[in-house]
Amino acid sequence: MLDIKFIRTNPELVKQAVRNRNGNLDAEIDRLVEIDVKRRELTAKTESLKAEQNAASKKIPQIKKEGGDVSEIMAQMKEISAQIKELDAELAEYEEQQKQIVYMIPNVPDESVPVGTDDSMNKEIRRFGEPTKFDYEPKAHWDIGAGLDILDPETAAKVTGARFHFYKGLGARLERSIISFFLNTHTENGYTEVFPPFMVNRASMTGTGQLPKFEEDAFKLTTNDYFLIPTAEVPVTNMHRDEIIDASKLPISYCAYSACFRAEAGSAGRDTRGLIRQHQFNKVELVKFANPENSFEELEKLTNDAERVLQLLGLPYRVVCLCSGDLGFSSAKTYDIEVWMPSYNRYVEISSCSNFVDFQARRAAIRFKEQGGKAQLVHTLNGSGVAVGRTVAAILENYQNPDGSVTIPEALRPYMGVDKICKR
RNA sequence: GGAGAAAUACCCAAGUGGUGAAGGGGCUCCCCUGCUAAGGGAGUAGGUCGGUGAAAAUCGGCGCGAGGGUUCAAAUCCCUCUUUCUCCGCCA
Repeated sequence: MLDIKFIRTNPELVKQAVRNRNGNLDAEIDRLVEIDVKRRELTAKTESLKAEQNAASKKIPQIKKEGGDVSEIMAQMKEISAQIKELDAELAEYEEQQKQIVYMIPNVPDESVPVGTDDSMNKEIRRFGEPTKFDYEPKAHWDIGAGLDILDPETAAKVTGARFHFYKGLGARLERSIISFFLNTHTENGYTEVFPPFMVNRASMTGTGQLPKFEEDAFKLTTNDYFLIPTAEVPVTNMHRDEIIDASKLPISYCAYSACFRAEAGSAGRDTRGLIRQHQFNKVELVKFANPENSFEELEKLTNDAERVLQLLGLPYRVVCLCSGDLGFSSAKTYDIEVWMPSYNRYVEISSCSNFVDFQARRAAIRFKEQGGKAQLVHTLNGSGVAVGRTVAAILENYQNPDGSVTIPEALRPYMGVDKICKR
């Protein structure tokens, strides 16, 4: 969330930022500023009454000790106590209203983010490799997977439902190999591997910004107030919730494998075939906690670290800087890494690397402190390093052979133990 | 899932209704002392919200696991929840 002090001193800037994201919260922001004034008035009133009450609480035992009569002052205090109760209730209501509006306001895009309405206005930053060329008609990964008997959505549909997959044989092994390859690469590159819980509580979902606005996108347990994680970002970022980190420890870099669960509400009919859009998929996530001084440099590094695994796999990709209208709710700046997907005949998102600046840190109360200094909010960053299912899809399609087999990229052969997946 | 116990600061820990939340360890600074050890003194509740102020400051609210309640007044009494520990049950 944004700082209420920032909003009240820059309401027009915040309104414009929301408009640049194709939203409009002008009325809400005006109301927020009004509520904030009332809230502070009321706070001053109730606090001065409480100060009076505290003073009396010190006097009463003193008077009693001296044998004086306290019945009059107690009667007065009873009245003040009732007033405080009333004002506190009113104050709580304003605070609740304020919170509701503040939680609806997205992050302010960084100045370097291009203003634009949709993904057509994203800015391409760089490319690696060239789109793969075929001298025959290449197949889509779902057809390759079916042909090799390594991907089986039909059985998953019977066992569970739509948007789930069974991987079989070398397909399952490929998925597992990629996870290990990603984690090993990032670990060698200075990230600390963590294996998080796949369910989190409401406070964690709120801390990283999935709640309260996007509750319908998540799978919620009926037995607990727990949610299946949509990404490892949620448990890993919340590791340091309500903590003050020693400044010398920054930046903290984690990599984490997790299954990810998404309801995909509102995307019915899109990407219904193959591995691109599933309710459950695997992902290796990179998470950083950085000093605000250099968080944007850390974003560049994190993006490069995510790109590295695609380079080692020899998959063609490009990096785009998302425009304001395409930016995620909590993000100040995002680079998407898009891998070449022959069946789509275009680049498809395989990683999203974001700097949230202090937006998540404020919600989750993640701070750091220099020796003798004041506690300040950290900047949080994360990026996929990278999505595993989409990597399988990209490998199957980009490394396919005319006979229906798929060559295993060099980097994965030690994990796979074979250099090709052939029809059995 | 059942029964019991606990949660106070960086750590240990006292405090069962009333004026400033003891004490110790550690840490920081100072004194003393050939060095070290020992000793003496001071500081050590961070943080957060609000008021005044250009600022430095300064005043106040909150804070004893979390949230409610009782009371003029709650670390202390009551209720709900969370976590940890011990025992029992179940279990990969």
